[in-house]
Amino acid sequence: MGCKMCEKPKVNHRKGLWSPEEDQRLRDYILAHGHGCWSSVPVKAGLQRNGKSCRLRWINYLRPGLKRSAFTHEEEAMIMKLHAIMGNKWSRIAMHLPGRTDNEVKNHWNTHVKKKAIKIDGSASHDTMAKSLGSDDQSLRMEQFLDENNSQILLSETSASLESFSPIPCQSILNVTNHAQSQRTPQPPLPKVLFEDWLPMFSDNGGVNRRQESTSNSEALSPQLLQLDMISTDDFLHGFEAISNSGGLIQPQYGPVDLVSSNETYAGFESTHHMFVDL
DNA sequence: AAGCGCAACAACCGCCGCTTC
DNA sequence: AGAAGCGGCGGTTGTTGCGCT
Repeated sequence: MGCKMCEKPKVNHRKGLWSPEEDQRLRDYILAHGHGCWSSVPVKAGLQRNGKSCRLRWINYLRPGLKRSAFTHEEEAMIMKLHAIMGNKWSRIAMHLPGRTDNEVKNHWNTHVKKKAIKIDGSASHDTMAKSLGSDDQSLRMEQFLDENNSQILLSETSASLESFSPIPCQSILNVTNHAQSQRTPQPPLPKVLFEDWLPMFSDNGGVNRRQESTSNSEALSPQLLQLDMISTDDFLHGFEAISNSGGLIQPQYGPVDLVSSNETYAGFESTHHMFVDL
């Protein structure tokens, strides 16, 4: 069953493009309270949308940390390579591209990269690879292998431009609180919106969503590329203005995390674990 | 200036697996 | 054990903007 919080009257849900006011409402609400149960979000935020729509809007557009800039050549190359291995597993591909969403990657693929991929090597991308790999299981293993090796293979094969960014093991970059470990011992729940959702970008066990975690440990994507060096400070901070704008305070239930200054915020991320607040 | 076609992006839909009761 | 609800994913459709005629 769903959560009890989700009991709601039947609403005629609005569809179509989001207005700035709706964005603001959703952003304000989630920054203040976290999303919790998505289906209750629109009710509580005073939106005539369904929960899915809110979730999608947040994930694809409003969530802090998203890059809104054009895809770089490096990112395109990465997409092509990963697509050759994984196929249309957009969410997994997106995990390797900090600040990018699956929808963004998917759209970009369909409009830009697909053509290039076809041009470059005909069907050498997914179709051929998929056949040679034989099964999802094998491609999964390949993916794991790549992850375990920090995708060095991918990168070494890629164009010279790619050589400019070498994936640094995330531990060395981030000294992140080991979320996987912390999950083993009872911990206060993370403020979902600000932190848990970002874990794919920062956490040690990479972009493992709950489903993946629950299905198979072997699926766990170990330290993702986490090429934070690819993210300019500006990109990285994109969206944090929202936090600043909304007063910069996470509501009491999540502890007094002052995010007023984006510099502080970023500094906070550099030392990361400040974000995981024990109450 | 208007109409058309195309590309790019945003959002919806349907399905699936998981969790909870 | 089974039903119901949720979150997440991938495919598809809708909308918008821009360039060309």
